[in-house]
Amino acid sequence: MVKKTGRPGYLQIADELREQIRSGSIAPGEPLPSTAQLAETFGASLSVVKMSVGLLRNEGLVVGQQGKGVFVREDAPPADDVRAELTELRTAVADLTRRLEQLEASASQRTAKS
Amino acid sequence: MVKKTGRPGYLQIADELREQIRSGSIAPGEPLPSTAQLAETFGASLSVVKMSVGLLRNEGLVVGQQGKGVFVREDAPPADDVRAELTELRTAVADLTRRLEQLEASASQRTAKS
DNA sequence: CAAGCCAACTAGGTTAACTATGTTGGCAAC
DNA sequence: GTTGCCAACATAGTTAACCTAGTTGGCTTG
Repeated sequence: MVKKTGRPGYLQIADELREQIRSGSIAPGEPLPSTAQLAETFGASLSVVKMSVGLLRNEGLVVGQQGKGVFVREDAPPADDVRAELTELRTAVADLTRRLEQLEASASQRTAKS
Repeated sequence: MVKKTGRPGYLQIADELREQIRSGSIAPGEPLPSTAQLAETFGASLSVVKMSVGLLRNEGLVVGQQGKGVFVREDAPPADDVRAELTELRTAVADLTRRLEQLEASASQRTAKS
């Protein structure tokens, strides 16, 4: 489910799917749930789900087959793996930075008020 | 300009921008044209331009600054011992995440109390 | 002159609607 | 039984609209 953490929904969903793939919860060769199903289970609109899947597709984690579904890639290319992990870490760091800045802002507000 | 080659427009535009960055036509630290300008010069809609820029952003080639523009990243050089740095970053991110979650939890407690 | 407001720009996120295209299963017609 | 059609569902791409939010520059007001 998409949480209201300020992190965009399409990134949250992409993270979740990435995690399910990495953990083997969705095995290589297996299809992801359909976009409609994902939209329902995540409580999001079709658009954001499509954006999320598009991200994974761009990262090479999954391949889409028109009319059939989106399947987890069988081969785990190490070079690409590094690349995917890099983008993952990069977004994670960006997320942490943002959250920290929010905390710092509210903290300074509290200080100034008192 | 977007051609009718079957390759999606948002990929064509991303390719073009990537090329301009790689060639130095848009130097590091410099901003890309605004999305509105890009849409006009490429003869595309705002939506596809935003998708293209989103791709580059995801790749880490550029960073967006709300209200100002999208800027080419200053640092391009990839490190050699990528793997080691990756594990180091992974543990650092995990640590930061844990600490931040603790902070956020106590912060929300304070909010609820007041 | 200085402060503050405001309009015009910027990126970013979300949603909805439409089109194109491929796959699959069932059903009717022959 | 086989063929062919067709409805339902799938991904994929595009566009438009609306909203949030940050930045900047100019103008007005005190």
